[in-house]
Parts: sequence; C-alpha cells; structure tokens
Amino acid sequence: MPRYQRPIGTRDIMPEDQPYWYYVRDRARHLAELAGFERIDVPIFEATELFARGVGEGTDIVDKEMYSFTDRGGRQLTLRPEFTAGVVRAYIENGMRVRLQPVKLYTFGPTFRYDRPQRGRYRQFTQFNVEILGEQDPAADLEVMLLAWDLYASLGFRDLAFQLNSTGCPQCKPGYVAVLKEYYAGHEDEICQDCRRRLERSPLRVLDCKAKQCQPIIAGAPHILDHLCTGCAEHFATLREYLDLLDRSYTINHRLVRGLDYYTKTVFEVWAAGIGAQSAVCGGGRYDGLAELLGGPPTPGVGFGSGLERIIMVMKELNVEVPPLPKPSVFLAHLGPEAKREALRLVNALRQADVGAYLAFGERGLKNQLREAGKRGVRYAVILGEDELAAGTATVRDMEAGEQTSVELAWLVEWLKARV
RNA sequence: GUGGGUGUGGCCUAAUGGUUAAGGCACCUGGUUGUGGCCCAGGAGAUUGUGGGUUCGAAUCCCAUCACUCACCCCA
Repeated sequence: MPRYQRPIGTRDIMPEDQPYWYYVRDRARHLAELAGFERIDVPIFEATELFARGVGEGTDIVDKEMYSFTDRGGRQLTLRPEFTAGVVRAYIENGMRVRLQPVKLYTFGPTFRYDRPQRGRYRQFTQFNVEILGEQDPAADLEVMLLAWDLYASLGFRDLAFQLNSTGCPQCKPGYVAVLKEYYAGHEDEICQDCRRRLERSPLRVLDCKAKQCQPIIAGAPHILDHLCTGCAEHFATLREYLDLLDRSYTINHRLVRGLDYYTKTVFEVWAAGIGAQSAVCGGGRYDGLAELLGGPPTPGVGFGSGLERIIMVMKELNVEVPPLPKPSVFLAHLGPEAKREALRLVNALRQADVGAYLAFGERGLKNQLREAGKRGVRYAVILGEDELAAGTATVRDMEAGEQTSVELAWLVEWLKARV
C-alpha cells in the first residue's frame, strides 16, 4: 500500500480517460455557445452563508454534505456543493442586471459533497452548469432543457427520459402543502420515520420517499399540478406545448420535487441507466425567488447541472467511441554524440513547424530506440547515425510499412510535415 | 450517518492452517557490431492494507483499524 492515498471519494483521471473528458467538455461548450450561452467561472469556494441561504437550511446538502472550513482570517467558507448559488451571487455582485437580459451563462468545474461514495457518486465531482437569468418566459425553460437533451443526444445517449413536474410558487405552493399535510394526517401511523420528519421540515419530499410502506400513501397523494395557481399552471402548460412542438418526449412525474429549496415552477431531471443506483445525470429547474433571497433584485432564473462523471460512465456503458487525443507521429533516434546534437536541432525544428516529435533520451542502441518508437505508436522513426551525417541525410523508417527511405536533412522537416 | 462484500508485486489472478507466496499482462536485459512488432531465454518487482490475537506454524482463523466497493438516505 502506498503511503499516501487519494482522499475518500476522489479520483485520478488518468491519461487514457482524458479523451472522454475532452470530448464531453467540447460538446457541451459547443452546444452552449450555439445557443448563445457565455462562459463564466466562479470561485470553487464561497461564503458558507451563501449556500446555507441559497440552497436552504434543512436540505441534505446543507445539513450534512458541505465541505466547510474556517480560513486563517476566521471566515466561514465552503467548497461549492452546486453552482447556482455562486452564479446568482456573481450576477448580483457584478451588476449583471444592467446587461442585456436575459443573461445566459454556462460553466464547468469541480463540485463537492460530503456523501458516502458509491458507483456514480463521488465527493469531488464535476458539473456542467447552465443558467438563464432575467427571463420568465417558459421558452427559457425550454432552451435549458433542449441544451441538456441535445448534449446527451450528441454524446450517443439513447432513450432519453425527461422527468418533469412543477413545484408551484409562493402563491400556490403553501396551499398544496396544506392539502398534502391534511392527506398525510390520515395516514400518520402508516408512513416511515423519515417521512414523519419530512412533513415538518420539507413536506414535498415525502413524495419521493422510497420506503415500501410509504408507496401506497404516495400513490394516493394529491398532485401538485392540480393545485397550481393560474400563473404556474399556464407556465407549465406552455412549456409542455413547446416540448411537444419540438418533439421532446417527457414523463410527468408527480413525485419529482428535487432536493433544493429554491425551485419554483419547473423542475426536471434526466434519467439514464448505467450509473449504479442513482438515476439522474442531470437535474434542474426554475428558481424565480433565489436572487431576491440572496439580496439582489428580483430576477427569475432557470438552469440545470449535469454530472460529467455520470455522463462518461453512461458513455462507456454504451460503448460510445470518442476521438483520440493528438500525439506525435515522429520519433527521433540517434547514434553517437554528433547525431544526438543533430537530433536535438531537428526535434526543435519539427515542433516549431508544428510537427509533433519524440526525442530518444540517453545514449542507447538503435534496437532499443526503435522498440520505444514502436511502443509510442509513431508512424515515422527518423534515424540519425554516422552514415547519415556523413551524407547529410536521415533515414526515415515507416513503422507501419516497415520501409525506409533516405531524406536530405535540409528537406526533412518539410518532408515529414507533408506526411503527418 | 447506517448496512453488506472485498483487500496478495504497477494491473489481473493462484495458493486443503504446513518448505523459499505461484502464474499471466505490463516493465527491464539479452538472442554479437546500426533496425521495432512475433518468438525464445533471463531479470527486477510482495515484510499478502495496517495493528493485535489464536496456533508449533497464518495470505488462510478471530478482533480492531484503514481503504475500496455495493446498497440505504439523498443527489450530479
């Protein structure tokens, strides 16, 4: 056992996995920019208070999953458990309300939750995050959902399953909560311990309880969609109409309530197989009250976060191929001190000409150097020895064909550039 | 935070409680002087996660601990 190990729930992303990461980030970036989203980067840590308020006391994230610490100046800070609170903070702090509205932002980065790790869940994970701030049009909800959809589709996901619900707004949510509580009052002794607690702290969460005994109760529970105010009902109906218009199928999920406090109206998740017991690769929704809650001007917002580790896990499950990362296709072998000097000059000239090249280190036999060239997977091995130097040439070996040709040193860079 | 499973060279795997912990992949060297891959030969690499205990004797049994893993809660 090595003396030092990764902290629990963290991972090393090895070179052989990097092609997935490059590809996914590139696709996400491309699609976001196509839709007019601009990149923003916010700090990895923020004031603890921001998340406590923004995400909400009483949520699991705030109650037991935050990586919090006190810095040397006595400030209470927390590694971000999600992006939205920080992005909204940046919107307010940088006075982005004076910009052309809405402001459409995307970002990537590590995110932290102190959870017990399992398949598809890590303490440090990576999110792709998208937000539209300053727009209440259901078309904004649609845009955000389309981006998620198109990203997964372009990454090779099949049978996309969108789960959709509305959680109402401060106008209608309390009324529904009252109805729900009343309904549950009649089943007090049939539900699980956790749900009894949930009824007090965050009543909507009883709806996604997984305990067996609670299932029949949930099945008979009133639907929030039947209790939305006119505004929320219209918003939801319009969003559905738009989704239908664009042929994006979704499932109305009355039990989808999401774990964070700030959601209003639209909530959605994207489910996928292959990520262990978790099902969501993406979760998001509308949060019209969040900016105000954080001390900013009233600003409607909608967005989502998507976990890249889970995306990549699904891609591997589906055997999605990703393009390989570029690497040199030339290897410079040399025999003798004079040849090594020439190799040094050449490797530099090649790279200046934008031709990737490996240099053989040390002083070794040709056999040894060619073996390395083979293992590095290059197309051409350039051999510089006494004979070549005397003739002012290099021997270029095509490693695939096994054929060699003599090329004048003066032309070598050009010769290789034309072929790689 | 709760529960189950698992820890043997870099990776994968073997070893009825009984010699010096075995093999494969990968790695290194060589198979004559300047030619890779295939093949052959050889080499290096492990105080069996750690710490205790039982035993004449422990990779193997027991306890603890750490880690990994799967699941619950919840989420990405």
